[in-house]
Amino acid sequence: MTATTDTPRRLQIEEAASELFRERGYAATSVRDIAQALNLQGGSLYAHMASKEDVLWSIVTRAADRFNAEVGPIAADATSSPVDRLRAMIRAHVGVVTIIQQDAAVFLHEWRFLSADRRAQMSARRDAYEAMFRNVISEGSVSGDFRDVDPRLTSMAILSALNGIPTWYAPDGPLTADQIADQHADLFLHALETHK
Amino acid sequence: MTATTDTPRRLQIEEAASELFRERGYAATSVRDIAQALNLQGGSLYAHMASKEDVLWSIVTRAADRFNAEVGPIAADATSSPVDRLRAMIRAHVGVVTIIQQDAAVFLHEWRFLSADRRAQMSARRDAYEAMFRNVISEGSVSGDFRDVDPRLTSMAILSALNGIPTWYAPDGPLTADQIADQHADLFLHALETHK
DNA sequence: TTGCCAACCTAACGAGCGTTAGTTAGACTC
DNA sequence: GAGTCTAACTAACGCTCGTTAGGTTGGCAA
Repeated sequence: MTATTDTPRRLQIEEAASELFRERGYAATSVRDIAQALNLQGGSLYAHMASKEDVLWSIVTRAADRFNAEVGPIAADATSSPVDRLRAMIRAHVGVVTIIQQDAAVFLHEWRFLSADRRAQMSARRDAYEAMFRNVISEGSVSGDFRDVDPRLTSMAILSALNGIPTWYAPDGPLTADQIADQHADLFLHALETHK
Repeated sequence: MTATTDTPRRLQIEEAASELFRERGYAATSVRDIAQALNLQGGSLYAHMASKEDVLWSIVTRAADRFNAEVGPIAADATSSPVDRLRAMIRAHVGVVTIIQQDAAVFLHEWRFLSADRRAQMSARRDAYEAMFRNVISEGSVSGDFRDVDPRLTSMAILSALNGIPTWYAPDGPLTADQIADQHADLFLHALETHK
């Protein structure tokens, strides 16, 4: 009942849970389902976790950390233009949703099953993350690098499009992750291009 | 136990269920929760419905019907250009997600809790719906009205962006539904514009 | 060889689940 | 006023849920 994190067994549990949460949803996945995926009994999991929600929290924070680690530094780079920065941010975000597709899907869809305070923490992190996109668009609009658009609506449109990728992307599909990243970047940079 | 549909009480149940399914998710909403919202006992609902899943099915099919009714005729209008058609399709789709925001959100997020055969029916309908967007983009790419883009990726990007709207749209927010519709149409038509 | 400890097991807890059966109260019909 | 219909009720069904307690095992350290 020590609920240690970071042991190999704990990581196995998180991976199995992530897969099940993804395909059935958190609420519809039982602790016994997760255990069965590892050839264990339900109660045995509690040697490695404090609660079912704890496992969700691990998956969700790990995914959130990854997004911040990959996209954050790009957004903070004041030396590059809004165009270059947004392009790199989109590519990095697509990189994350394709590389950790499963965890990303859980992060995006199951975070609302966290307890109230953890949910609030995640909301705050999401807001801050979305603000990075909003700000680069805002900056580009002001500087004339982009068309004059509503930064909030536009950032939500971009992020919604990118966050939809895990639902249809297949690693063995016709498009590589890089192609998907590039085409999304192209699509939205064209959308924001000043013209004539 | 007749499970009649279309009575006023049944519609009340569906509306209460839609609200709860939206905010808690289908699996995390109990029949007793729905009943409580109507000041009834759990078992009483079974005079008006055959099962909990039945109510979800009603909500989901009604929403799907609405999307088809609004967007289908536009997509089928061969007399208008791909540009005009896609613009009208985007506007109509946004119209639906804002007008029946709650049902649309349930439709988009909870359809996977349907039974296997109903889920398959819905998958087929979704595929057909997405094909309408794919086809107009494909047609515009071939005719030269649009840039040369991947129709599948682009249609998924557009629909993901539009389907994200119910998660952030507030009827009393700074943007009206029409403004949101117009700006999304502008955004994606710029994205597809042939240039220079 | 002994003792320990992590990892697992079995068994059960109280609670809640979707659903059903039987009943009751009140309003219409003849 | 008797009979019927409707919409609700109460109570329970079998089952699953997350979680806990206590017991068993096997390998490592002393």
